Amino acid sequence: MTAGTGRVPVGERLPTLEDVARVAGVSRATVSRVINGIRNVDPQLHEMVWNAVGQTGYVPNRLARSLVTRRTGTVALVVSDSESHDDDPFMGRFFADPYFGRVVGGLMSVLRPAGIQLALQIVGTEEQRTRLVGDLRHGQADGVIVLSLPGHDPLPRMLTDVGVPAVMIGRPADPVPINYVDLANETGASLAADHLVERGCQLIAMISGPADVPASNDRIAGFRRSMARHGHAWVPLASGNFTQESGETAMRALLAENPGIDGVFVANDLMALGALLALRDAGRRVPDDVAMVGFDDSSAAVAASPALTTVRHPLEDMAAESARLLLARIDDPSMRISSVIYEPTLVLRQSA
Amino acid sequence: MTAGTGRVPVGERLPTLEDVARVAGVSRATVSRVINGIRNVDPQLHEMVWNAVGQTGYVPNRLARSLVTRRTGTVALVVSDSESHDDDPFMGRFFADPYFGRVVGGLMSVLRPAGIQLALQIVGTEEQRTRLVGDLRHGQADGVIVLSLPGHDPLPRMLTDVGVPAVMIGRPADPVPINYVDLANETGASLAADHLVERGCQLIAMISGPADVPASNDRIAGFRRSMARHGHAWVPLASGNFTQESGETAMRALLAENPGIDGVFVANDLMALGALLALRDAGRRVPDDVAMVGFDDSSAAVAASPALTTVRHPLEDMAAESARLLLARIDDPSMRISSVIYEPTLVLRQSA
DNA sequence: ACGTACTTGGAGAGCGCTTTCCGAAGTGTT
DNA sequence: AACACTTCGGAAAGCGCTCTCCAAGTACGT
Repeated sequence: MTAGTGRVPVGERLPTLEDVARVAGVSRATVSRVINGIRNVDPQLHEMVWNAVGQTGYVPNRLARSLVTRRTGTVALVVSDSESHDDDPFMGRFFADPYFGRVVGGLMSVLRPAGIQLALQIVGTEEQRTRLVGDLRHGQADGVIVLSLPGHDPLPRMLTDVGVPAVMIGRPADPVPINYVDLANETGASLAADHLVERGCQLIAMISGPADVPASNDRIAGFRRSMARHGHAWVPLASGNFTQESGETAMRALLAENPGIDGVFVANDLMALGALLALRDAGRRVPDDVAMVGFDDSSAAVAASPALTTVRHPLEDMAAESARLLLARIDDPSMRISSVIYEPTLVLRQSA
Repeated sequence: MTAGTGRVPVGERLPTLEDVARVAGVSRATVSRVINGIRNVDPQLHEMVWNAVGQTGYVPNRLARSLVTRRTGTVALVVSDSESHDDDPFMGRFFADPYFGRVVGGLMSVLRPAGIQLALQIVGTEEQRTRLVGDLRHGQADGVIVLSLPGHDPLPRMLTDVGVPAVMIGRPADPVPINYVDLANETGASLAADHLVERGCQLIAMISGPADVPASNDRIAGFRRSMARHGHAWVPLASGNFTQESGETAMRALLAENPGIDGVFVANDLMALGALLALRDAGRRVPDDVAMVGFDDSSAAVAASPALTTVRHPLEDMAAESARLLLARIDDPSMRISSVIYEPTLVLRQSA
């Protein structure tokens, strides 16, 4: 007769605390205490309650619990993309890039043992951002990990303004009092510069990422500084957008302007792959004619031929650390804002 | 004075429905109606309510809402890994593989416009599985997308038993009445076989994935069948585990046993990358000496040199479709169980 | 014996929201 | 003008859980 509100066609009403209490012959409160392992419960009752739980097949309702405890056991991973919109193909590219997976893997390595789940959120429009912040204030998630994307994103600021525990992976483009984990990008670029110079390269160019990404700028700055220190006052530069194609294009442009190039630092491995293609097309052998150093030490670096000498970016470790930082922050909201900077290392392979 | 229950240090109490009602001078119920766009509300009141919402900065509390509506606006993506355990490095590899990202990207392309968020769950142990199912029955998520991993996973069965809307990506290893989206793996393998034969290859081998993955078995079966049809009764076979290294090893083994190999079908691009390396080491040119066809058309295929001729696996589309299927299922739980099989296509590049 | 201090379990008040149930007002019909 | 019928807004009952009170029970000191 009942029309059936029906999200579960089979499943009758699920047992509640109340049911368990009835079976065990105690009050709801007592069951709650037992379930949550609060002491001050007579061992005998304790056992009766657990028996009743077994009998009824009781599982606590997380939602109801969260409503009152203000804890959800969830952390949000927000990919904030202030520039593009809902159906921008950019997001597709983003997910296909190993970057995303490595971050998730690193986060999960910490979150999973802690029994915390990850909720993925992508925000593009202003409205989505406002809404996300609203939801977070309500404790939809206990905290948030923000993945920075190109552009000057207002989200970090919004988050700190309302006091939501947050940690960024990659420092914010604008100064914001937020926790973050980042890589010493300058150092990484220096490593590449030093190696290329030591190898004896005379005309060394760089293929950089987009100008509005802090990490990208840091790599450019670090590289230039180091090159200058080695007496190379000027470095031919072409920029791409971290995709393979853009790397190929950039390399061609570089080659056209400076045919004598014998060394190149590429700001990420994917672009390096493209650059490799362009070099091959131009008849240059790597590393014999042109030495190349990539950045990230992604799986692409090993896959490339020749295998890429590259700056290792310990992304998984960084993601894991950001998760730890967030968890600590959630436990102690008064914790002072901190940042952790990782030092990159150079991984030597065939390309340089 | 109040000790402060304190997850938000700054944020006072957030405005509730009650507050909005007070400001607007109506009852909670009316505000609720307006917010949820239920008709039968006087346009004038309607406006007053929205004004009050603006004034107070009210944002509905999703948790509280979900508790009563039994709808969360969340879909769980569960990566069920019945074989390995919490700290198994396997998961790290899994996330780093583009497979994961492509799936997420495809899912989000549908989920995001629908305003639904994705919660990532990894379950390994029996206990985690039970708990997940319990949470799902309580409506922690409106439905679940299951990513199948190696092994005979009990999860799909558990899910259908309790009537949770679920869709698998990749068909279940054991027959289970569950919705799924899959690829016609046999057809894909046939495509590869046909191409290699037409190209004039005489001794064609295969590098397969692990034996307990349905997709992997299908590829083997499809390849063998097609080869047999072309008169090749026997196909040298070596198996790997979908990683690049395993592909390299497998190729070496194959070469050692059958030095005359002039064609090889590799069950995924990553292994193909490894196989390429092994071939180069052995002094064989691709495609001149040995033609190679990969599988997936992942970014690795384009990155490889020579670029890989490969069977295109429309994973994003499949993931998107699975999301659509799930959403439909959630809206109409009585929907009959269905599966969607995608046809792969061969993408011609340099390697064959 | 009484008072004090501590332990233990129950009652009940919420958490913030939706939704059914009603009564009051508005509309049209004969 | 009286009736049935529809529209609209409010009161209130929960959703399932936690947790603060409070009362009763137990142990101890004087």
